[in-house]
Amino acid sequence: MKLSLRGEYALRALLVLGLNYDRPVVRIQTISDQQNIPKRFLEQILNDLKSAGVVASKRGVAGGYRLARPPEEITLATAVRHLEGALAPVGCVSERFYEKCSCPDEARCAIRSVMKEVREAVVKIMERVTVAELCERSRRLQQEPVNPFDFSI
Amino acid sequence: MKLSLRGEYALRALLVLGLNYDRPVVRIQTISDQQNIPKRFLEQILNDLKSAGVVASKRGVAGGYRLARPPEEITLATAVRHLEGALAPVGCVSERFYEKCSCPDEARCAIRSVMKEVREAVVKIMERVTVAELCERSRRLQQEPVNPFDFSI
DNA sequence: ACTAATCTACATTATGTCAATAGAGATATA
DNA sequence: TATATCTCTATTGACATAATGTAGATTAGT
Repeated sequence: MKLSLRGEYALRALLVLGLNYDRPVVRIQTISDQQNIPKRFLEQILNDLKSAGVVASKRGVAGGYRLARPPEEITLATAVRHLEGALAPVGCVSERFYEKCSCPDEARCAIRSVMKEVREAVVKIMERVTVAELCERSRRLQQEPVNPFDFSI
Repeated sequence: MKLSLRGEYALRALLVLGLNYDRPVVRIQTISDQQNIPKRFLEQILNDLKSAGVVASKRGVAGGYRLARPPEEITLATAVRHLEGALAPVGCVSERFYEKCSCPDEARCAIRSVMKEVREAVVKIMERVTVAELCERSRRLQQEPVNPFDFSI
């Protein structure tokens, strides 16, 4: 049920790009330093995000990456789906990455009906939260003191 | 964000054992046939579930597996956690399988706050749904005609 | 035009997990 | 005692993940 490091790095990179949306570009090195992400690995990930139309790049000396669209228009679901595929816990309940199940009767499968609920719950959050929202949360968290009992929801 | 086949097979096996809770045991071969699960692989999975205290086994000629506890007391969360580990999408929001993140400030991480929500949503479902509930759903789905537009939630 | 900083592209590797298979062994019923 | 079943350890092949290596292309500033 886990997101890969690849996916996590992507989200962290998008957050940095979102926070610097006013600048022309941000260097890979800068993101790598800020977020403790291996630079060469990050290159690949940003390249993926570029082919997904989420970020754009500028080459050369003053080069780097920026968001290809306004932060409000980029959802976490979009990014993760491009990098990892399905958000659904099993292929047989995925809308975009459907895979047939080996179970005897998919249409009447009780497990599938539960997994559909899980999928809906995850998608609901991931499609609602945009990079802009991520930036807002980040700014808010920077200002507030850290709750010693952590910030439970 | 996916459940492994291992986890999926486990849930399907638990459903069969739940539906046959009145019988002394169910043979591996029977579960394997009904659910199209490779028998030798299923052995391992059931053995895992046994060491988790979820199922019990009886050896010998009339041997097989049965639920170790009433179906009402076995949640999907329990089973999946024993087989796969965390339900959380990233280690830094997992309660039982916490792993430190490489991000600069975990306590003020915006991504983490979103992932906490995702975790809560998944856990809420997986901890509420028991094997008994799975059986009820299964019986209900067997009776109802299949909706040609599928059964969306 | 030169240079240095940057992105781009393709190849390679190390590691680990997943899914399954193999084979010998233990146990209990008839 | 025979046989059907579970038990246990080991091994395998395929695949994905997480990088690392090397060379090349582009651009800004000089």
